[in-house]
Amino acid sequence: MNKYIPSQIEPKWQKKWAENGVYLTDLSETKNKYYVLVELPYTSGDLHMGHWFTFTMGDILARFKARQGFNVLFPNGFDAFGLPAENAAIKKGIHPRDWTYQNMERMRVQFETLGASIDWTKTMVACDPKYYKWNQWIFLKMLERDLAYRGKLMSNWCPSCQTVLANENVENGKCWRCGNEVEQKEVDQWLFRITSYADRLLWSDPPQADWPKSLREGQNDWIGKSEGMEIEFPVVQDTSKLKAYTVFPETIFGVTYMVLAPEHSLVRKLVVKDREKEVEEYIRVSQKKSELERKAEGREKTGVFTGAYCINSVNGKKVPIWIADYVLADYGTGAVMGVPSSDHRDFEFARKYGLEIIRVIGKSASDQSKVLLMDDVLEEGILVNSEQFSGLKTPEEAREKIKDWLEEKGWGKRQVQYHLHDWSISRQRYWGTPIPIIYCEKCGTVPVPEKDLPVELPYEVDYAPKGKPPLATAEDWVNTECPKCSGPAKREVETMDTFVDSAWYFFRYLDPENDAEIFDKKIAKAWMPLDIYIGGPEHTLGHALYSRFFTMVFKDLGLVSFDEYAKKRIHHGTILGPDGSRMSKSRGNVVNPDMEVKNYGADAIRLYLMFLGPFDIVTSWNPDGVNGVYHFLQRVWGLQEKVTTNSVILGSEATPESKEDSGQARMTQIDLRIMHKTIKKVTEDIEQLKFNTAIASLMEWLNHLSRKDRIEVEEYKVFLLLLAPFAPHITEELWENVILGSEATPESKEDSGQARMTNNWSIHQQSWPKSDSKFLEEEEVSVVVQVNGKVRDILVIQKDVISDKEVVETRALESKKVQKFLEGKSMKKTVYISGKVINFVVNSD
RNA sequence: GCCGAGGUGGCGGAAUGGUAUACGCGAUAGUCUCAAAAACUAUUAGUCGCAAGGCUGUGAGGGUUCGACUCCCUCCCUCGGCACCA
Repeated sequence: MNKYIPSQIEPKWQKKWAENGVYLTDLSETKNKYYVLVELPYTSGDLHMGHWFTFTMGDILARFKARQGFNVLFPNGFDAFGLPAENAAIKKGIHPRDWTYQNMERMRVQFETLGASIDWTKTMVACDPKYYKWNQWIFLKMLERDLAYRGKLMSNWCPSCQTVLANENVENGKCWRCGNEVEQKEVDQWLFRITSYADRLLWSDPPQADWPKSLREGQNDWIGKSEGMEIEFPVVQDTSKLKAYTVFPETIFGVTYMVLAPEHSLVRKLVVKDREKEVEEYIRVSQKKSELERKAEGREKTGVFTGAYCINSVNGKKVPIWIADYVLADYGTGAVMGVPSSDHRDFEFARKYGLEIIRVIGKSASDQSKVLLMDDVLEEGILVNSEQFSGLKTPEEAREKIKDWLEEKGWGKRQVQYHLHDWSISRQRYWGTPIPIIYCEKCGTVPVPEKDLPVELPYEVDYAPKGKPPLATAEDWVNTECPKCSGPAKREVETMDTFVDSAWYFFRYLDPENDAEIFDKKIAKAWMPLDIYIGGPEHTLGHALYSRFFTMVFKDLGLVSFDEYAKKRIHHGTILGPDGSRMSKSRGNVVNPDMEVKNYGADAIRLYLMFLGPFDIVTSWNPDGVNGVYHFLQRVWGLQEKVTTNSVILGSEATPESKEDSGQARMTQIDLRIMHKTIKKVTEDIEQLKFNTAIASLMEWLNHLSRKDRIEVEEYKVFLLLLAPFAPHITEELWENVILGSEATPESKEDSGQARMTNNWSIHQQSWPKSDSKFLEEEEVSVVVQVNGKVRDILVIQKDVISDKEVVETRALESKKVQKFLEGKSMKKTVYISGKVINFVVNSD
């Protein structure tokens, strides 16, 4: 027997699998389909442990389901657009496309090293015009339906570079490139109207698909639906009206001031002359504040009085109008009614600036106590000082009544608000999908006609120009013809957010070469939704929301018939460095999978990652841990010496019949029970994604097999089949050497090489073993004997009397260990749970 | 602050109302060896005891139950996400 040397067998099988198309999926075969998806990797350069972890999970599921007779699709592609490629270009002078494709090539090889059963004929690469053409097509469809529009949005703006910066390019409030202070500025952007889908995107209870709770609740909070009221406050000095949004209209009698966001459109109109200077200064300072700075300040409230007043219609009260940056311009109306007695922020503000505080919610109907401390602020209770509404419980009774009344009087109207904003897709960068828009002096903004797609990204550009996006430097590309009037026109120089690429890629895997449509509807109907989608929790509010939005848009476009594209999504864990912190080059704690493969082989790495713990585990890489599973694989390898083949042992005595069941004939009841128990356990565990305990049960079986002198082919065969999804290479090698070897006659063995190749020769083409419950039953069962809940003895009881309480009780009372604890006590009762435990309850004194 | 997930041996973890610590790592002792490595065998929650055996023990405290890692309440801590959302 040869030694187990992974480096000698793994590449050999990887090549054979590829050459023989073992993992190709026939998409026209739609019966029993199973579509496994792992979030596509970004083309960062190398596969890291996280990729190994998640793709091994996907691979195990793909292999397992295929063995069970499902027609499995397990594709992969590359998220190839994005900032890092452009940063590499700026810092290292390598073109983003070259950088990306080099990385991709390396990663393709690494995926092969991992032994993943990926079907690479169904793939996509985000930076390939063949793919991003359809991003552009989607953009045009969105435009047609008014789901894409040009709007303004606050952004990080570097006045020196004259450009918008991503949050990650703002370092301590300064531009990463030039070090200048970053400002907040309103910038024109292309936006997707995801807010139109806010209600549809909300998760219901029970959920419409089996997605993680944390994701569902996170998305719902993010969408932030609130049903409140917009209330009008006439301004004293002129005829204008302030509109404030509130979800607590029942506190309307407690309004003592109004606050506007600094950016509110009426600010400059309202402010009285002698306060202009102060107000201007406040606005200037608050606009300079970046989000980071505002956070750093904590919640210290600041504001300034405008000198203007408005009227609270419900009681005719004249209230002052203030400006404060704790009010957000882009939520609600940008104006808030100040009710310091029932809102903690309003209370803080009112206390700081000495504004009036009137209690409107009390602990009882007669509660007239002063609101002096934060703890005195009440959001719920009994309304007081609220005229005809005093005495009503809020929110239960008062809220809807006041809403009705305000609407009746015409002072307010019901309004639904969302925290969710429209999705800004404009990026002033090179390495992304060009937005298919042409600006014509005569015709204005003109969409690129569908027949002219894709608008291809030009190769020659300056990636780091000052004051304009990189694409603007490709003048030959920018200057074009207007599709409408053929006059001179310029192309849009912004590119799309890369989240657009990943919002629908799983549809394209199904039909990657289609040049006529985004994907074939029939194939999509048969293969979608995904059966399982493995991804990271960090995508809860980004990718995982955008992809749901796109799917809903696709449904409205008639491309698909469902809202949710994945029946099940799971959040995988994270493999930390050996020091327990996130792996990163700067910390120097990166475990390189290539090196580990060199030392232990891919099978051991896969097995180790899966054995670490549950799929969502966040834990560190233990360099010694791999030894354990490597050792396990070596023992599996070594076991082949003990395998006795039927032909050798049975010799001439073997009749056809006896040969058939001879494998089992020499397996004892215990052997059979362990085998079938393990089949059951591994099968159930993989189904529940409990890969760690599946492996543990294989280890237990291995321990049993190791104690035996002889192992039957049947046992070894089943063992290899169960291990195959986890460790595809070693099992394939042993399958060929031991199993196929034992089944072949001397003659057929000679020329079998070719013949076997064409017809289910691989272990990864065999059926999954089935567990037979008749082997699982045991004749004896151990029953725990407890006295007052403490274990005192363990009885072995024959199966046929196990349900007879009296028999078990008698046996238990015979036990000296038990008697010792019953002596001198009086029996209160006896509890017997059949086959498990008998508990004597006695007086404890 | 809010939302979500957690807290079990020296370590990764197992057990979701019924023998707590499966499986693995590490450690200790032994076998083999000139020796080491590897491999194999045994032990390995704490504590008292020569032993038999006892007691304690799943973040802390309380509760429900014949019986709680598991269910309920209060609190502490860790991780992830979000946050001046009116």
